[in-house]
Amino acid sequence: MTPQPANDAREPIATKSARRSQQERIEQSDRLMLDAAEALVLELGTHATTLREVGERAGYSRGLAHARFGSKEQLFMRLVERCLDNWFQELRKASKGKRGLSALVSRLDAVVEYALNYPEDARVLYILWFESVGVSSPMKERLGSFHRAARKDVCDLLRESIEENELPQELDIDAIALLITSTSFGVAYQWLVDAQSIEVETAVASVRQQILALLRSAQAA
Amino acid sequence: MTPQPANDAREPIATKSARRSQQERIEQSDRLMLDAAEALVLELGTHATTLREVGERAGYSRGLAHARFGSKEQLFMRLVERCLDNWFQELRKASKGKRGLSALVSRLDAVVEYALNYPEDARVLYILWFESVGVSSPMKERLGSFHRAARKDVCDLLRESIEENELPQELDIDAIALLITSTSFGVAYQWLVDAQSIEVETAVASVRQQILALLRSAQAA
DNA sequence: ATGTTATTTGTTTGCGTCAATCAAATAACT
DNA sequence: AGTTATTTGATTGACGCAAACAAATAACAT
Repeated sequence: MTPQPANDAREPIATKSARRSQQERIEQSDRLMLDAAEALVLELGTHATTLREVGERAGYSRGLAHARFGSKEQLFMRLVERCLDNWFQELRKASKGKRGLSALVSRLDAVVEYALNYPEDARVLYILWFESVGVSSPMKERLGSFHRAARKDVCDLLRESIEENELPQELDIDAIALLITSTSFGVAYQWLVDAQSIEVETAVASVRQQILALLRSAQAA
Repeated sequence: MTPQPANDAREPIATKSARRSQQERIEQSDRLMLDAAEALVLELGTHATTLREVGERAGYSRGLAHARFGSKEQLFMRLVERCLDNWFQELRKASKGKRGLSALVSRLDAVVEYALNYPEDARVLYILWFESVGVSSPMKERLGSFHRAARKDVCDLLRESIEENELPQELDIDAIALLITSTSFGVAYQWLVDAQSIEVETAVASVRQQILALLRSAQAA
């Protein structure tokens, strides 16, 4: 697909150098526009972000963002997927080779790692998600499926922990999974709303501690 | 508040009956427009809700909503305050005459009561709040202050419980308050996103149970 | 009737969307 | 290879619609 004559050395901004293939052209404009969209959402939120500004800030015309993505909504969907790539990568890294309770704890830590390693991505992801709760749309669908998947993952880890006798049989798995996922998003929400009075790192740390205490107490019972 | 001359049998649309005072006129159009806005936000979200539709659905012209509220943002602020009136009322009712741990539990139950007694209000309130996390605005300010107040209230109740020896001294009050408020909002969020797979009543009930377990385990320690 | 205030209507500005067009890259042909 | 045809990326202009503001009209007050 890319019979490149090994000439161009990966320049960040529109190079006027040699001939680029169509694929390179599109990859570059895609990336630049998604970067611009990310910056704009951070600055202004989804409401005030316009396709015009996305295109122009990326160094193109006002019309390209629409021509490429089709609509504002679809642009945001693409942006969400790009942000999720890093999230899932972080998640895999954190739970690598772990099982049961240990994997569950790592999962909580991955949230912090993600927020620290990709702060803009994290913020943008949460903003895009929170700001789409009202509309019924592909974005909301995506969001719902993400949550269901997250709850299911946590359930599986809890079940695994029970099988390995790390936790007692009687545990209400679904309830605890809901508690854990809700709390993660609740903290993220308060962090977005009131960044000054919430410090993600310590907040998640203490939440983690509380949840562990809860599980340990179940263990003791 | 509405000394209506017992003439109109709860008409949904602006009655053209007898003479009303200016104050009554305003109160009626205010109420009708806020009702319309609430319905529209539920149907379409904040993005697709237009001031034009708010005015026209309330039985007025396209321009009245803007003339009255000044902007879409301010209309939504008014709507939030109206929804909050019912919330605070529910909260007072629930914690009436209670103290300490008992008041804390009632506070959690009030969330459910509110969602059951004023389902539209609850949904709209959460939608308006979630959908404003991205913009820096009066709405976000209001939201932040609400969260700070909620955390502070919970802290106070926890402190009260400790003073009355319902809970041990060593409890990390701030951490638990954050956990509790985060969880409430996290559940609300998942409920909005994926109403089918989350049932508020049972969800909050189980969360309540988990939190009580946590506090009890602290008690035991 | 006259003043005041609620409500409507006219107008401007800016965004999302689409169609038409230009320009660059790839494919086809000689 | 060199030239032409076709595809595809990118720009520009136009239309509909909503937010916002101002001026006009209708409803109420005294």
